[in-house]
Amino acid sequence: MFFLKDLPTRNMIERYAGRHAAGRGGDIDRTLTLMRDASRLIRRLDSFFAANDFSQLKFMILMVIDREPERSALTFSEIAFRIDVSRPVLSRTVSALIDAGLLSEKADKADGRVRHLSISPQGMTKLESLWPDYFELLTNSPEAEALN
Amino acid sequence: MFFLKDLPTRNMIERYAGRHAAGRGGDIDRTLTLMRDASRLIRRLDSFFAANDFSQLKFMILMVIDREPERSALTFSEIAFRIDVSRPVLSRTVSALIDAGLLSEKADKADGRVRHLSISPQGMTKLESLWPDYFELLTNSPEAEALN
DNA sequence: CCCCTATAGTTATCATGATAACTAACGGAG
DNA sequence: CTCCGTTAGTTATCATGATAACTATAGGGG
Repeated sequence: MFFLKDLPTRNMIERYAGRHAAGRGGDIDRTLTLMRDASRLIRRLDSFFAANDFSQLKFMILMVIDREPERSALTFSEIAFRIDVSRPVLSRTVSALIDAGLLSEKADKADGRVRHLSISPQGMTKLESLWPDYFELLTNSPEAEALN
Repeated sequence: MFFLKDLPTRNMIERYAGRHAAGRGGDIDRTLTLMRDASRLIRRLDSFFAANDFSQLKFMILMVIDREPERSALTFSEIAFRIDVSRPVLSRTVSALIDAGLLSEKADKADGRVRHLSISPQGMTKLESLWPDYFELLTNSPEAEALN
């Protein structure tokens, strides 16, 4: 997301919002500020992942499999339930991770439709290589500080 | 942006972050929550604008011209300075607004490169038709409330 | 006047999100 | 066993963001 560099002023909000949001200028200003600052942090993270030939979605797919305490693999649908993204995008991205050798796939014995997906050793290495900078950005980047 | 439905737990954050962010689990959790909630509100707004055959960027372009107190037109570059979006995207979107009759364009008398852009009457009608629901979403939608 | 750098904006290409419509496999009702 | 609705996942297409490389105009120094 792009965003306005200078947010609408309180005056402007009151003028525009008029009767629709009378007296809520402060709320609106706060909401717009949060959206803008969050957008900037998201963009910063996107650019970090892109610089590492990765993406936030790829990272999250590995993370939701890795974080499952008792499981070494999740099905496509289980991943879809955990990440708020459309299935076609997930499908495309999972395929890319398999092609890149970061995920491995096994067919289900009982149900021919189901894909069981687990993290390959290379995938684990990739995930671990990204954690430190990811947390650094979430805690110490200017974008993260603006948001807090 | 998509996002995790269930954020990483504090425990998990501490486990992953390890020495890189020891003790900052609470900060990370707060940052992730803000990003997720802001993403959802942005998605809600995107879908509102899409349902009205518009987009957040188109809306903001009209808004930055409209909000300029002493001016009826801004140049392409002036708009670019006010909105945090890449120039090619702005160029494409301004052209679409002109094609749709919502912006009008005048050449500069002195500088052949410069485009002066003003809101057409139809553009003003469009802008005004969107304000009420826009503010409603920013103040009263579930997504806005989650963010605050 | 001509060249050179800077400024204004566009074109080409790609990345990553969405929805609609599809294929394939499953599993229960008759 | 076949039909039919459901579930799992994919394909096709589009929207909207980005960067790199481009064209065109301006304007100053020689």
